[in-house]
Amino acid sequence: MADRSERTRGAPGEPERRARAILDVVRSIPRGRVTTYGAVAARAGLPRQARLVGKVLSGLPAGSRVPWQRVVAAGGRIAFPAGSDARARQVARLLAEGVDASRGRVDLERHGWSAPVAGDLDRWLWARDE
DNA sequence: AATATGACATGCT
DNA sequence: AAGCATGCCATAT
Repeated sequence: MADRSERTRGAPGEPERRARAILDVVRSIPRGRVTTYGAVAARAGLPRQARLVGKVLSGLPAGSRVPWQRVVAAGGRIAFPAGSDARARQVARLLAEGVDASRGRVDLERHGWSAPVAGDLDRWLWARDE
């Protein structure tokens, strides 16, 4: 059967449910760590919907407590265009929690979440949320 | 219903 | 390393 048609779409309240699932995941990213749009989507039970993650985050009200800065594009790349205000904000917020994104990308080997690398396991286990 | 648009991902040049 | 092309998928027009 078409796994595509199996997706619950059009159901009343679905968009919101998805947004909530996505935000839940983002909120669960520990301080000082980052993950990718695709990974957030997958973890929210919405594989291949990386773009939706961006959409949802773009709708966050200013001053939201959701740690959107911890979500980056594939490879640790900062999704915002170089020189943009949004980019500067994200970099600053990441720096504030000890993540260097000054070169436009974050080292996922070092700060990646949900991808504990051998050797970094200690740091992974000791990571504190908030 | 068809087309355009994204805070994306991947592969190839 | 840097672009460009193509795939993906929900939303907005």
